[in-house]
Amino acid sequence: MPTITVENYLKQIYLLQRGGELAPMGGLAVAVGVTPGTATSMVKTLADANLADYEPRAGVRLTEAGTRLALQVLRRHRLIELFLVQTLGLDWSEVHDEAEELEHAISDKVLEKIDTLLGHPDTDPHGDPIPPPTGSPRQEKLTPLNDCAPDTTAQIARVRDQEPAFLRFVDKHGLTPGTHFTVESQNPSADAITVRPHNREPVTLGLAAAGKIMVKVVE
Amino acid sequence: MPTITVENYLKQIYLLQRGGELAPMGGLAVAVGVTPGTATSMVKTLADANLADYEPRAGVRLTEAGTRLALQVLRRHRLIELFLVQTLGLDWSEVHDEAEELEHAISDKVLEKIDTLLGHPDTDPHGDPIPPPTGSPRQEKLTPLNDCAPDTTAQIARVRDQEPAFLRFVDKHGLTPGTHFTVESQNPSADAITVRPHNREPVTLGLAAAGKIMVKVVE
DNA sequence: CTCAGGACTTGACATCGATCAAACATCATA
DNA sequence: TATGATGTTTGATCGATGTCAAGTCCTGAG
Repeated sequence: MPTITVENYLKQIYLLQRGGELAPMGGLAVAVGVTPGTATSMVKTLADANLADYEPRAGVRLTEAGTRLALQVLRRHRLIELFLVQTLGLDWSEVHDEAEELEHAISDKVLEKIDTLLGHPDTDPHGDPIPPPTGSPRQEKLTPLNDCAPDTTAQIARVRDQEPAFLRFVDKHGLTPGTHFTVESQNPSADAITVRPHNREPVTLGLAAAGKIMVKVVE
Repeated sequence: MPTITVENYLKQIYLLQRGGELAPMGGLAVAVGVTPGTATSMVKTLADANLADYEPRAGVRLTEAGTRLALQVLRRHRLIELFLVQTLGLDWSEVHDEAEELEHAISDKVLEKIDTLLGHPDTDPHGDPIPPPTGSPRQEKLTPLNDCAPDTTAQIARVRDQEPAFLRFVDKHGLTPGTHFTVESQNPSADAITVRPHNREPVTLGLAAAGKIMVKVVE
């Protein structure tokens, strides 16, 4: 059984690896909230335990075993988030931090009860895919909102930020996962995009913020 | 914020103090599962933090502050147990160990949501009182089942053992908290007592086992 | 009243996960 | 190509929690 610290490293490495092959050490240190030196020595420990491959001055990559553990942690995290929102009625802006703690304490037995209670969902409140008990989560091809041309109609799929303030903003303007909307205008010079969620007032947001929102374009 | 280890020590000292003034060091070491030396040094640490008063070779007693923390831990533990049974449908024989982990990970916010969801209950599935958010739990005067004379009619109030095997036995014979029953016979020489839960077959159990079941005598 | 054995304490030390400061490597660019 | 910004590694060290073994205290049997 990995320690809480190890679980956190594995999870963060997994998330940093998305896209790139190697997770950079610097990013990892920031992600787990430790100094670079700590990250280096911990990653060496992970490598000794065959959970990761470490390439000095290049980065770190999870092994098969490490990936499996990371996905289990992610599954716990995301199921807990959904549970907190759906069953206990917490606000989606605050569940991330709660889940961060609970994901290390919950047993498989309880987790599967929750999974059943929720009807085996496949995404959490932020639209992030919930990995299945074994194997990898399915990957959908999503488009960042800032890449959407005017008049595009699409559906919000995923909000990639856990900042409570941002999440509250998103919620307030109805841009939560599942919402359909149309792009009213897109202006790179102004660094802004305006979208109109169906049945809502239009919202304008900066392209940086829009980049954190992933959408599924409606054909 | 006390560490998980400290929370466990406080909780165990609180439970050991019940009845006696001082919790014995030996019992504490066994309860938290460490060697006596570890318990001694940890208790000194607690004393330094003003959470306990330590009397060498006599025992340890919680201070006001220590008691407050211990009750919070107990409240978390017992609410979680009830939640696991009522909401997630786990068996009461297995929730103790689960709660043992979760009690250190759950936030006040989530806990109060659970409390509300459960309708502010005042006992857990084992009949143990759930301490209120602040202050002490009410103490009811209960009688151990082995002290009940034949023909006594009473109600099971509390089962003071967390052993899954014992709890399953109790459950199987319908001796769960809330059940009314009548004592059919009591035989100290045979070290046995036979009780008949209403609407159930009679059960015979040893006096030691009966001593772990607390009942409220019906006037 | 004594003293042996069990209970408890002490002190030396191990391990884990973290820190910090300083040495070091890499790379883009002036 | 030299240089500085940036990122990485090393090594000393810390605090929390634990072990173990030796020493001390207390109690009850003789």
